[in-house]
Amino acid sequence: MGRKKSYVRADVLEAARDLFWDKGYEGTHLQELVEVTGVNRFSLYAEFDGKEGLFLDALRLYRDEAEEAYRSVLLHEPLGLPNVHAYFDGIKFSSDYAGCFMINTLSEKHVVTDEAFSAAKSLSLKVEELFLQNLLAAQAGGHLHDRDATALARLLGVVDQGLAIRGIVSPSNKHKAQIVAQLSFLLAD
Amino acid sequence: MGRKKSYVRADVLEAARDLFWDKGYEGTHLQELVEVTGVNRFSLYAEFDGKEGLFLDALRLYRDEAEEAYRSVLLHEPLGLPNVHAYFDGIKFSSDYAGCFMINTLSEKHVVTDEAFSAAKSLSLKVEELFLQNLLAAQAGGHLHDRDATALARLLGVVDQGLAIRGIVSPSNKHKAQIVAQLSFLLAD
DNA sequence: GTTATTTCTGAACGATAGGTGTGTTATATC
DNA sequence: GATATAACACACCTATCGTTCAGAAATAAC
Repeated sequence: MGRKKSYVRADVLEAARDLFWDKGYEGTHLQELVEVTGVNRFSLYAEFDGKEGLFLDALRLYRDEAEEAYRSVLLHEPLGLPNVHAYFDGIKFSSDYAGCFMINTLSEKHVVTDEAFSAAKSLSLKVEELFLQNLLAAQAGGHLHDRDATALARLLGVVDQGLAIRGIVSPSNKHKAQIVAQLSFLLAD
Repeated sequence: MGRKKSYVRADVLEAARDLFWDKGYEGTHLQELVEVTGVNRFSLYAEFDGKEGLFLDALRLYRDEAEEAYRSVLLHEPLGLPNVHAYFDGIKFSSDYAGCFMINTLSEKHVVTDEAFSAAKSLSLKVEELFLQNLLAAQAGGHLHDRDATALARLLGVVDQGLAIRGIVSPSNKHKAQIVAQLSFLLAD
């Protein structure tokens, strides 16, 4: 019994995520969240736990979706270098690309809660691990002989994060293609 | 004639830069700037042009100093691959590393003024250009045969930016050393 | 010392921040 | 339809935001 909610929690979270993604935690004001989500301040407070809680939930939504996107490419069987190339080839910048929400949050380290910062960190580490699995599979297949797979996986993670930054500066998919093409020299046997 | 200023402009700018660097534009409040610089609100307004002007000046200070640091390594004669390796080998993370102020500002794209965003962008492009000069010199010396030097320079810029992000997540200089060691495979002939 | 000029101090400005209380409206159960 | 319950709308709270003003303090020229 009681009145029905006039919003769908998942939709609200998506809208909030997009706004936080664009403007960051401090740069996003509750009034804007009300306008974007169509949900009143009070209801936002009741459903989530204020601005902090909403931010954290939005961040986790992004993280979970992003992680799933990474997994769908980087856990494709059989594991190996083609997965790595497929991942980097698959990156696409839109003209209004706002960077990676996780990275934006890492930049706001001293502004967001520790919980939010940790959530943002976790994706970075997960991605490195996914790269590593493919590199180890490649080595098992006779490639990348005597290479430090862990360090290489971390470098790939670094490149991934760097691409997200460069996409803000210049969301050129042509440049991106030329850049990731250079990775074949890094991953040659 | 008139009263003397009780502060040194350059010192104020340094303190402001450090705070903005840590907290970002929106995350930094005027009251904190007053406390950190030791200069009253009114004087901050008279000397700079409000929060926006102070941010822009602090950003340009960082950019100019950073650019000089890049140039001192990457324009070392003779140009070539050793400069590139020297640059990446020379990166050091402190335990409280707050990332690169320029990158943090790029992440705040939709929060800062266009002028500030442009200033942040300019460093990225300059760094790519410096890498390129060294790669072209290497090619002139018979290295990196038939490689796309422009794309490779951009990749090195991407790695540089990615390292700055990774430094926030894990300011481990040991990891960093292992990661940049992998670059020798990318820059092999 | 007097005066003109500049900076500094501290308070106050209006606006808006995030957060909350109150009463109204809608729904589910009986 | 009556009633209990949950979510709604809207106004209001205090705190603080960036900004500014009026007067005190300090300095340089005369």
